[in-house]
Amino acid sequence: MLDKTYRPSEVEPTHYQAWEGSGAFAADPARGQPPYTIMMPPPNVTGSLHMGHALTFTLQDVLIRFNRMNGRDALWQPGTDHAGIATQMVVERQLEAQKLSRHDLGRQRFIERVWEWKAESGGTITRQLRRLGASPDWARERFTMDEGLSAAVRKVFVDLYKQGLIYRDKRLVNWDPKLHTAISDLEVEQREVKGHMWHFKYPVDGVDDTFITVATTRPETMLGDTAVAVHPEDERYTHLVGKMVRLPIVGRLIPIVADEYSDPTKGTGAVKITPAHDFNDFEVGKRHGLEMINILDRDARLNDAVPEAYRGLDRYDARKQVVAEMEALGLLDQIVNHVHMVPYGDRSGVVIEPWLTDQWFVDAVTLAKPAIAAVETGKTRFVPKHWENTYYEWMRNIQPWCISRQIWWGHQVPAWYGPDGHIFVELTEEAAATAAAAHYGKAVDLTRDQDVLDTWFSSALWPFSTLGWPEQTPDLARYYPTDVLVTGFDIIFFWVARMMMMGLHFMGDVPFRDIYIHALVRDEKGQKMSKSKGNIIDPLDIIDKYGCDALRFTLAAMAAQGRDLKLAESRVEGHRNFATKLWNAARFCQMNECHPVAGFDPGTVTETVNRWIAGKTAEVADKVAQALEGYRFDAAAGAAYQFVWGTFCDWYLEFAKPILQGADEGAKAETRATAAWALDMILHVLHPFMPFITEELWTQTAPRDGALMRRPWPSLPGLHDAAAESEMDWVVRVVSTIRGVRSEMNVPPAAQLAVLASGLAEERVGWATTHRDLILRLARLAEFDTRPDSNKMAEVLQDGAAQIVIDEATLLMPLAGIVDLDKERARLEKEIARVEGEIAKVDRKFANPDFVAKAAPEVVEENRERREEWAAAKARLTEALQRLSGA
RNA sequence: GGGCGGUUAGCUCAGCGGUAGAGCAUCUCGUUUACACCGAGAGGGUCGGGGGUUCGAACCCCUCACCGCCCA
Repeated sequence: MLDKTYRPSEVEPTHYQAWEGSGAFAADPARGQPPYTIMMPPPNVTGSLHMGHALTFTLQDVLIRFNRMNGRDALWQPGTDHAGIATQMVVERQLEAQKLSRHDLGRQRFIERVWEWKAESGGTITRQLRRLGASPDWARERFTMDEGLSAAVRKVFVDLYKQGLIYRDKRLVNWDPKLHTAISDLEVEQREVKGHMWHFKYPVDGVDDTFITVATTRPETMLGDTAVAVHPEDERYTHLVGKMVRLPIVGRLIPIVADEYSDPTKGTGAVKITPAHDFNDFEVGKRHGLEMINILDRDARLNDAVPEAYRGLDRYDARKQVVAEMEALGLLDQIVNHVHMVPYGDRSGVVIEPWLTDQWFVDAVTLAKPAIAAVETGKTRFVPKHWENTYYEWMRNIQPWCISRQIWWGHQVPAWYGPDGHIFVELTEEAAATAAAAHYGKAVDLTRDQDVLDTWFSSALWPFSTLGWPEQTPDLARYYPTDVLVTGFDIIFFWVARMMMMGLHFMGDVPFRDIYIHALVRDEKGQKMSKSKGNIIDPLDIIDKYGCDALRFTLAAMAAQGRDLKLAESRVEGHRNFATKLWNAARFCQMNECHPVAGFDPGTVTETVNRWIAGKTAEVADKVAQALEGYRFDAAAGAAYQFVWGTFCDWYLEFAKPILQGADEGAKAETRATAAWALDMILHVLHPFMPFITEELWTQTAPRDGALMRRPWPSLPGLHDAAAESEMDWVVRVVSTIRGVRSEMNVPPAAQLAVLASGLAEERVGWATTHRDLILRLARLAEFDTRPDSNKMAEVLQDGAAQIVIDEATLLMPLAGIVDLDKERARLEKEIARVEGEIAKVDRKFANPDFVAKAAPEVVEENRERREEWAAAKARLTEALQRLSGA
């Protein structure tokens, strides 16, 4: 016998271990089913499970489990990425605690330390994923620093280099002065900061008492100015263009140039140009052939290119000193408060400097073209579709991708330098040596490039590197392209776009057919969860408290397309209650000996209730499947919830009670078998969302051949039964209406009334007879007389009764001693008013001649029928009211 | 400044051209042997404002307002 309540924590680990241990998660190409593949976005190896993970992995697991049941060879490829900067920072912090830096260890020893860290702590997130019930093919787990994946990285780098799509260049990059590395545009966060705009007067050379005033938010950069720019059509300055300015403090002569970058409507219309420290100025500098003076070192301290008094100063100290000196010189015009955007490193949190260095770049412009076309032509489809705009926007304005990082943990760039700096890019050191020997005509010493590659460079290869590429493996042929990528919009740029570029370039096909973009999980007030706000809901706490299935079901039910999830704990609680409800329904079945019958065919049942539930069960299985195929997780979960609670528990099991407790052994046996079958089907349908409780009930309710998770998805054609449906709908309507009136008239729940039904259509007299027991039970009646004689009716009416109109019939509910005549009159009047409102609504349509002329005939017909029904109801209610007044 | 999304019951959200819905919360009633993590019932909405298209608009179009996100 099942326990009284479901206790998730006692069964979750057991089932998970059984599934994993039995190989139930593994893809199985040998079974010959069509593949269904999802590449798990590899979480950071430093990561731990947060609510965003819980959402994305729940949705992926729902899809994987559903498709696995639905006859596909499901491959969910798991793994983690090496998170270059983040991981290096973690290990450096550990070293710091021992008063060591990575430089004390040296590169090789440090990398060994990182691997040691990974062995100890790198499995956190994958352990947590197991608690979520995720069912990826763990045996295939990959790590971006694995040998195989590293080989893929080297191959891609070398090929792209030889194709001219990777190159080394001296350009301005985003320099992180704390981490001492370049980072990509995407790793820079623009933050709004309250700062100042300083207006400096630069004296025009050779013209006494003439100044040109420039405004800057970064005074210290003036030490690297090499021009002043004005707009070519700005008449205030045309006479000055071509003249020189004597740069204060420095004393350098710099030109005034005309360039459209300068906006005449902003500030003074003249801007200082510091090509080595500003992305826009860099472009201006290139257009005018300006000198690029780098004034900062790797720590963002001023270097030897500035006057001696400034050398070695931190950038902010230098700022103060520049402002003070300009003021002393009388060249500080004004200071204006100013709100502007300042770039911060997303990992280090310090202000990023545009800095001129040699770095490796990917020609993203070229690689983006086929990736744009693939979405335009529908080879890859965004769901919801509007996300393709975000993708296009970025792809069409894409910049060269800086892929080199000045850190140690990552894939070291496979480039070697000869004695004269000549670059040899090869798969191995030996190949580079060979190439160098051929180039120089003799063996030479080579030094390897010290940089490593951006982590996203390796993640971009994930859809094919994990399948064995560059080897042409059978897995690669079978599982690429994958079916769907499920991810959040925040990494469309970081990852999705780059996988598209790399997949198309190296595999000649898109990496995935669909890209399902889900929303963000927020707290119940709609705020982003963050440590600093302290509003984080930890999915593991929720799992402990309510069970994994409740969390999963909640996330799926709330995953409506295009809207963020505001997660309130009460929602999880509600779905925990749903799990308990299911549990108790199963318990009821068990107590009533509803055991699955071998070879049971729901198409052969004869009892109306059983034909009805068989049809409804088939319907919900289809509904859920269809919703999932359209990525409508909310609709799928909603349909299942509604069916299980609102149909199976609330009505079918109640309908079954009189039969199960009755004397008709044939009906009883059939109902037991049907109930057990319907419950089994429910377990199937719910399994992708609630894998644990369904598996537990599957094992506890009958001896089974194998795990529920490997069962086929229910395909139940031909069970829909319209006749049974209208019959049971009528019963529901009768019961609900009587209950409503009882409650409204304050009839004590214990009172068993004898209801008289007059005017019933012949067919419905039959229905009432068939379902007599359950109408009596559910409406709490002593009698439901379908052929009352008129004397009795008059008598009942005389003693006081409520009159209830249901379709063509009027029910008399005797309320002698209970009924309050005024109250019953008021009830009927209210009912009449409601019906009149409905009639008026339909009449308004018919009052418009165009409605009949132009609306679809079936709509007109439907309205006509509706009007007739309401009118008939009104007539019966009016009669009832007259009877009451006559009494 | 550009783009995208949102605005429906007290709260969280479905519905996206033809009779306004769910869950939670609220109120009333309930010791009916599956379930109080429950059951029965009830109240609660001029679907952000304005305009248009249409026989018909919560739904399509335009516009405005406010909120959120992304990119400059």
